[in-house]
Amino acid sequence: MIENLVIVESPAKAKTIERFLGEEYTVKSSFGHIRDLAKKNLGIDIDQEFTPRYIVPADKKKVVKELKELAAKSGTVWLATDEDREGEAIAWHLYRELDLDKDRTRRIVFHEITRDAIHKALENPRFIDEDLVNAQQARRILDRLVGFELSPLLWKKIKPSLSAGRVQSVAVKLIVEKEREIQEFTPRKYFRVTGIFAVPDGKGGWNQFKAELSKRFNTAGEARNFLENCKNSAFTVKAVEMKPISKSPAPPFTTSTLQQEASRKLGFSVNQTMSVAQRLYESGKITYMRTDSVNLSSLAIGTAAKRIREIFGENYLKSRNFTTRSKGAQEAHEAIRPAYMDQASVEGTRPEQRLYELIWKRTIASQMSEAKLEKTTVTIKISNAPEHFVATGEVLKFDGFLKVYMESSDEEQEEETRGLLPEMKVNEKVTCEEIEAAERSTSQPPRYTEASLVKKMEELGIGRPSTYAPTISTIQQREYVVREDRQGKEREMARIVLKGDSVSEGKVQEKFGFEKGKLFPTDIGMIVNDFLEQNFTDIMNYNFTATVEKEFDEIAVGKVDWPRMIRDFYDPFHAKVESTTEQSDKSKGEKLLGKDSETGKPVSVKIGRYGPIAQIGEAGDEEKPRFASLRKGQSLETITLQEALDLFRLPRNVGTYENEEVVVSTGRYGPYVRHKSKFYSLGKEDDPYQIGIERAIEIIEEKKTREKNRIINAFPEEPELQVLNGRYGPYISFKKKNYRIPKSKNPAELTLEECRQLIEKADSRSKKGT
DNA sequence: CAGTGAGCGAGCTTCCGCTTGACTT
Repeated sequence: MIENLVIVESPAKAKTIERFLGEEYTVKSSFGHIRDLAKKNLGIDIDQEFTPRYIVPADKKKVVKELKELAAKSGTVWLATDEDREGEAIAWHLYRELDLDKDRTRRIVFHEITRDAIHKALENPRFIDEDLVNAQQARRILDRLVGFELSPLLWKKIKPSLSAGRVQSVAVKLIVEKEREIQEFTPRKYFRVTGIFAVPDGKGGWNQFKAELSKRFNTAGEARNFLENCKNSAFTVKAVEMKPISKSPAPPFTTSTLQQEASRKLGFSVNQTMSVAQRLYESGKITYMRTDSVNLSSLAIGTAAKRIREIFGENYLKSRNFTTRSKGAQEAHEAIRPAYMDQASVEGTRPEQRLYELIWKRTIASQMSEAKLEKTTVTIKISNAPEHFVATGEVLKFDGFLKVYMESSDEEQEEETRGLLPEMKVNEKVTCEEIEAAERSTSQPPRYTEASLVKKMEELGIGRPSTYAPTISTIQQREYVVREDRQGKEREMARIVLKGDSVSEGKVQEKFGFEKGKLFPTDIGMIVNDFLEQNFTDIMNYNFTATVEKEFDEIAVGKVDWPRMIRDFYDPFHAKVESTTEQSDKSKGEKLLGKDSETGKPVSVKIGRYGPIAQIGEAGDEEKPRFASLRKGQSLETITLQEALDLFRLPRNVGTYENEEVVVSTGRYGPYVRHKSKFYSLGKEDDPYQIGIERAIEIIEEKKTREKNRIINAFPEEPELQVLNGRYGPYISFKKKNYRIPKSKNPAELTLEECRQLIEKADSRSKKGT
């Protein structure tokens, strides 16, 4: 017999709460949702008012069985899941699935995991809010209908195994639209003029400072004219303006801002951030990491204040509580913060330590005073020109929170950090040492990184803290989007300089366009996007989620009947799915590029069975059409006729070696050399269109030596067992399976008996696991 | 691992949100 059974969602949370409660309480966790819609036949009876058919998924059977047994012998069951739509639904599913008795069941909620909050919650129980549950059911059913009707449509019209959904399809759309914006972008060149000036320092020397011209010039001619005018000009201070500025700290972390800052400051992927945070959470070092709240418990604010006083003094303290402004926030938890504010660092792996420190600094900084700066702006008049120079200086008067934490930004900083300006008075003469007009180019819009995509999705209210990372994985798994680096290119920029009495012109090499870890749409991504946009405009609208969320809110307060809402959505949606199934053609992104000058046949590109291909000729022709796969980095949208024709220059016969032909071509796994019916992959730096016989032979010979070194040891009495050298070091290969060799053993000296023992040990281990 | 892209058909794929392991290379 158990007096009280408390059920929460997370086992780590259960452990913490158990510590706060007496022996008469048993705390268990449900591990999230315990039931879901069946996968067969949508899991919804469309004709019966959309009645959902819920089942317990295989991996949840065990938890449900255990909880059910415990509940049966408990006096009171406390459903303490999160206070949001999903949490309410979990409580309701538990109530139903565990066959709980209404009189012995209580629903409680708390936003922070402190002894006080939990006891207060226990004193104020309520019952399950059916309206809120209905809002969740409507959300779940709508997502299922959209996903399970659109995806099969894509299988028919584009390619099997594709997927579409309220969240993922819009995430892909953001990336596709950004790419097209970049394609249409034409850079504009301009000249930015900066000058180096000086004023006497009063001790016989000079104080230098930099200033920028108020105007930018469009052409080299205008810039040159301006510099010529400056030659005999006098420069005087026209105005000196001083303005105090204060900067406030950013709020503590939510899932989204943690992902962004960990990406910018630590170079973590969104997935990496979440798994490191998960480990910190499980070991009790931070609060829950999937949250949209910037709220801190009063306990946390109190201990942070104490800590700030101790380290920095009273001056640096300013306690604040932040309010959340992001769309659709449900605020079931606190912000992400250290569990113990007085611990500035923790033990653990290097990534764990770094992420923890980031969280500690951000949280502490959020409770510190503003930074005070003084900004000085000096305007300099030019006697022979109507424009003027502007110099700005910033002096930090009080560092405040900057002592601990400085938020990063996605935009690249062009300005060098501005320092102090020398003292100047109005009408004072300044000496011009040098003026430079440097050619610049407007830059294209930046592509999304994983983290900046999450930021955008949060702004649009699309997705939840628990789904940002999985969604980004999904759209990459479906190959709608790839994460890639792009090498920078070089360009020549003009530079015109006035120094002394002479104006000189030169060129400067400049690197641009380097991108790391950016998201690019694939051809399939664009085709699927265009297909959905054309036929399901409303679902693809950035406001779709926001609009349905409003309706879910109405359901949650009992103003709207959920089957009614779903019916209003479903009928026109389903009709559109049906009509699109019948009417629209297969969408393969086919595009005619022009004619092949040799044969006069049409050259086109499209998505083939194995990816994007170029094609010469047509299917009905007497002669079968010729096909060639597009290369990495090429896309249906941007490939030119010439680039497409070049693809047909492969395979190339580059010469002979050991009396056999050497052929270079490209296949399913990239470019290769073929010799004596064996294949040799080309290196990254080799161009299959350029490569000659010498390099081809080199590649062949390199691989042969590697092969020779591959076999470390073999046993005549057991031909299926070999000790080999692989990509990850030496290993044992036996019956197509690979086995590790412990570091303590020398692979070359392993006996057959030792190998057999290692294999047996590994096999018995893996059996135990399954 | 590697030159594919005809056409048919069986059987499979798929959503979003809540949560942790269990897998190895």
